[in-house]
Amino acid sequence: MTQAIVDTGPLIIQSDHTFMLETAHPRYADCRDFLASFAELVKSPEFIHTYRVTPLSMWNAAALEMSFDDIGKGLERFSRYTLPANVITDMREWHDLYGRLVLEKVSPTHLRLRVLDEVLLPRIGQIAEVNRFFGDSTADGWLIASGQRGDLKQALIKAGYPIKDICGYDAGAPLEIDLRDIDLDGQAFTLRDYQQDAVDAFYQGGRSTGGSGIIVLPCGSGKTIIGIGTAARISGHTLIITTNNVSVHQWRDELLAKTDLVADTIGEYTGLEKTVKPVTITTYQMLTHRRSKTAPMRNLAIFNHNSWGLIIYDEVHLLPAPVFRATTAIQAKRRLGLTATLVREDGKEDDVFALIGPKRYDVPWKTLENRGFIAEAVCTEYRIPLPREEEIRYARETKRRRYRVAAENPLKIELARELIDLHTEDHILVIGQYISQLEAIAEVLGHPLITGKTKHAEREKLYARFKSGDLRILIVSKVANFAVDLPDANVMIQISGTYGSRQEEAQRLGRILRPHDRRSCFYTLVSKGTDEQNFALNRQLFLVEQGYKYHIRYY
DNA sequence: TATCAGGTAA
DNA sequence: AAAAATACCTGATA
Repeated sequence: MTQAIVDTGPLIIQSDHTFMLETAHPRYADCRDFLASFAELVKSPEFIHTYRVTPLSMWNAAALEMSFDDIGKGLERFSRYTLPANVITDMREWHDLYGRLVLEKVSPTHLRLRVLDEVLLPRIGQIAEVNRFFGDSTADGWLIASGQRGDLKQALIKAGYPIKDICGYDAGAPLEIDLRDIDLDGQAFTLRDYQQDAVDAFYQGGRSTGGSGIIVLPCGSGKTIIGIGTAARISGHTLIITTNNVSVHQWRDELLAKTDLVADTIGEYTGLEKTVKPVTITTYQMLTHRRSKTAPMRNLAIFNHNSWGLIIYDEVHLLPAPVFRATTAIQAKRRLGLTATLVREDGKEDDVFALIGPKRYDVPWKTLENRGFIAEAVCTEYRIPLPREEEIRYARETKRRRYRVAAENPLKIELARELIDLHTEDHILVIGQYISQLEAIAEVLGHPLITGKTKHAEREKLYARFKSGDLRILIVSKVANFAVDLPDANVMIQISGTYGSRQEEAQRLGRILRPHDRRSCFYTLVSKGTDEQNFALNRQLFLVEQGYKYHIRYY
């Protein structure tokens, strides 16, 4: 089939639902921002970026009330050729599917699944994994026992059908929470406009479906504040689940600083202290902990311990499987997921969609950068040749072990030294994946190293010196991925990372994005022509999607 | 009572 | 597919 050239737009739409975007095109940036709202970047070599639309990406767009007309018009505007009819048809079908299946409440014990499409109705009725939840038939659907709300949604999404859930939520036990105008440090405090918008978008949602879903915002843009704002808006008992104990304390401190809650209403439920209060903060590990492989996870009972009006899932992309399972049973509670990147390398995005909810709000990183809320950053990928000896080892190793050989390229130490010398005034973090490699770097370059083994007292000492400027260079292991108390830096040198993790790359860049007067620099060091280079490409996808450009240099 | 090492889990 | 980090619990030490 030949296609007529319509104009010289930057986008080529292919019939397999992938899009190719020409990066040198003058309208590249506009088109990239347009695609970000409903497509996923899958490849980003220098000149042509490849995107993919999936049912899930279209449902998230539909849940954000993005109309298909706008998407279709945008595609026409950017497309080089006439649009392939099958792609547009599929996209429209996926988009329109969201909202065709509606779950509503009919009584305290029963819900009704309505299928607003005569063709779809019998098809849904025939899916065995789904129809086992069906009770009596109604004119356009079935009755469902209230307790099956989560299981049904999860089963349907696995079968390829998203439900729009308008059953509403338990109010939960009330608790007056008011935001302070002046925080505990005496600083004026109000929500920034986008934070307020996020709270509103979550609370109201699209018409009647609000009250559960995900808010996607970069690190450092105030996700905790949005959580607190939401808790204040709902003013009910609140359970907050986060990743580690330091983060538990940070949530508590922020709640005390920014709301009128007193210490006595806030409880921590961790290994150190187990109190359940109207506002309770706990960790994923606490919830999933068990004494032995076969013992039950007793702490999951906390979901029903209080009459929660809101449950906040911090860093929702890390939510473990058992917490998903527990979440199916509490679909009547308001649920807020917070994350910087919706992507999970384990592919459980559909469970997040079904059980926590669709995306309710996001802001592109570059928008926040332009408005000065996060720092400007220049990203550079250095490609370094493998020395002869390592080259041979690399060639000999099995596929799975050669990554490490490439990652531990000894020349990286030399380049790191040169980069450090380049930044005489900056606060620099050198981050890597392998302890032995980091120990070698610390030894050769003579800077302190923090790993998981470093005692907390020692860490805090080093953090304090780094913060005061007494110490300018710190070498860190994966501890820095989630160390909430790590002070701000403006230069990061990434020696190695966890394979292709987009999440990790975003998290690490986020480390140097606190606003400051000088520009931030992010360097990522990879061995040229190895698997590491391919993994690096995958790591960068999310940030490229967000408008970051990686400059390539050769060493 | 507090702290630390060692084992286990995911 | 493998390495590292974390947090839980228990029991010993001071």
